Amino acid sequence: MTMQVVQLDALDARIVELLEAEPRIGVLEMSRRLAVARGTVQARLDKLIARGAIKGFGPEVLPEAIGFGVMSFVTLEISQRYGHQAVADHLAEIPEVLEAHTITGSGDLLCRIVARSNADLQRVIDQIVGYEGIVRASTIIALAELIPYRTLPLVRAASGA
Amino acid sequence: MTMQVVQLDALDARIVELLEAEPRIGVLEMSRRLAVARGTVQARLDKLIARGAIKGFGPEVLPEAIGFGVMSFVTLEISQRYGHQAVADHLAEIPEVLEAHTITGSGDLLCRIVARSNADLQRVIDQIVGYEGIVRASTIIALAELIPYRTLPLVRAASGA
DNA sequence: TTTTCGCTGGACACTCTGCGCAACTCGTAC
DNA sequence: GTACGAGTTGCGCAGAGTGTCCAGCGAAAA
Repeated sequence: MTMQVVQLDALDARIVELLEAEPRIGVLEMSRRLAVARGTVQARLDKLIARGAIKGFGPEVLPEAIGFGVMSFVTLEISQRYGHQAVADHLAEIPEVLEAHTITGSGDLLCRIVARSNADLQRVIDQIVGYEGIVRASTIIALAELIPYRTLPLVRAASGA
Repeated sequence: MTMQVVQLDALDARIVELLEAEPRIGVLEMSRRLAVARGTVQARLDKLIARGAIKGFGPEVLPEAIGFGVMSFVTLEISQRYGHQAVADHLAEIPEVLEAHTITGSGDLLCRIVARSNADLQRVIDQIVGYEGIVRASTIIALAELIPYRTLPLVRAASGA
């Protein structure tokens, strides 16, 4: 079930760009900056959201700012007898697990985990491997964030800019 | 330089939760739902943003919705003669590199990369390893997203809920 | 040529925001 | 006990933005 792909043009990209830079900006101000009619910006934005290119405008919570200063990537190997879904359900109950993917290669799952400290990370990992469906965990700690998560360059590239 | 930690309470968590669920909701409506004064919600929100717990309300772009359906994690090993920063600068110029971290363990860098297809991923990786500061790359392709990126459970946990 | 589609510019009523204010409650320091 | 500061409340105001119409217009498709 491949997701429908939205082809963006330059205006779409500039809208996203503006919103990324100044999220509280509002449709009217955007239309002024981009020198197009308000209705146009509104229509484009509605289209982007309707097609799923933009998911929403939720608050971006920074884990390190609320006490979770340690970030790590953990590769999990799971027992064949347990399905991926069962393990996912287990992981979903642990708040420190921010995301999880099934992957190719030596491991089975890759997940992003935060913790309050290195010692706290041990606690979280113990909680993860405490589940019998998980055979072993391999932990990689992120030391520094060289490139914080971003999508702007991608949007520009996709719009042909 | 440890970031200042913000201690959240239950009201903070409920505000974040509401915003996450309905981003376009507005302060007034939030105050109604939470049965507190508008000024209170406004003050809390300002505080959360000022202290850095919430970064902003930028649009969340879904790479797969704009044509980048392949997601991967690439571990890079870099030459000692080149600094991390030089490599980061190189990576930053590639739009498909969504984030990058320095890490512990066998590799030096871990980055998240998207591409339009598996063949396209090859192109991106070639572009990455084309830089002489990078010795080798090890690619892991994400097959399925078991847990999409989330921070809500973390916020609840941090607020003592 | 005619139709369709997207953009424009304008209008309307409605709602929200930013801001300030006086009053109240609470924990703490004196 | 009393005073203080911080946080919350409820209120009001002016300004601005939003959602939603509409008619006109040009370009591209039929």
